Amino acid sequence: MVQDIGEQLRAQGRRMTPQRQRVLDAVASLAHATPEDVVAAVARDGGAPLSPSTVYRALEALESLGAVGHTHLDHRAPTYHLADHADHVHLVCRGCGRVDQCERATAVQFEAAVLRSKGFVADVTHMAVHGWCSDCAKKR
Amino acid sequence: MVQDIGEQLRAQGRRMTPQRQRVLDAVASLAHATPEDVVAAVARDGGAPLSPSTVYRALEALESLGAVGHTHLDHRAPTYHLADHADHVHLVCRGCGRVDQCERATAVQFEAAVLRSKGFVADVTHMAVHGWCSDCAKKR
DNA sequence: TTGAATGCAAAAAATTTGCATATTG
DNA sequence: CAATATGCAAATTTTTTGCATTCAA
Repeated sequence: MVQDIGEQLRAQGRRMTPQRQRVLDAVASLAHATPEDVVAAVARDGGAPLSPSTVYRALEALESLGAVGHTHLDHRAPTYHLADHADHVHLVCRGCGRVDQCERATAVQFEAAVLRSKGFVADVTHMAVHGWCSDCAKKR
Repeated sequence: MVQDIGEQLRAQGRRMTPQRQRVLDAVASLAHATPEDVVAAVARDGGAPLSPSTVYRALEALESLGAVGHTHLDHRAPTYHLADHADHVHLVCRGCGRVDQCERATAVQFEAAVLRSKGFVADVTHMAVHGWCSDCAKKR
């Protein structure tokens, strides 16, 4: 998977570079990382720091390949993850800020209902669901 | 409803001002407005333009009262609406960008499932669901 | 070799903040 | 009159862009 991304890039006349590999590795190890997180992570991986623009462009390139995807946990920061780590819905607590997740399967009925009533093919994983986790819900 | 917001503000030692009223009116008439939209709308309502910071602060004040709420349709812009216009889920098309909506009721099973499995009290109206509208889905 | 990718610095875009002044209650 | 709200300008924060240089293929 991760190793043939270089070939996919080359197949499109694009290139695999050490920078892109480091960005990909950072996304893989962080699971949910903002561009800023990735910049910080690669700065810690032993190599020279990457400029933010390189990280933004690398994420864009990797996303256009389908190697990574992003989810919006809140308004201020897309978080990137490997494409194969995308099959869940994020639950962001308004109280404590914790991010939990649930199986995408939990939402299949909703997806089906939206498809039936609106013809809309929903991707419930792209933006997080906000609300109150069980602990915070109790306190209210 | 809208008219006793002044009293609610005063009850908290805060104030109702012409600026806040104009912001509230703009939110009411636009239905889904970004702060930028509100700035533009009040500039057209006959009065003097409001400075962006006044609009941001007015929206914050009105939201803290529960008079307005906001939804994230995409990553770059919260959209404000009257609190009583909040009961639907937004569906944003990745193809054409159109924003549709469906009844919150469509998601009750999902909300129930998340509550059951995670104890999480979900507010499905806060962030939009992305996907493909029927027209764009056909084209793929 | 040659065009895509990088790095830097400057530009944008979107909020936020400090502070003097104006206004509400 | 006292404290809150406004307006402006400057500061932040986050992301994008131009361009000369480097490097993958």
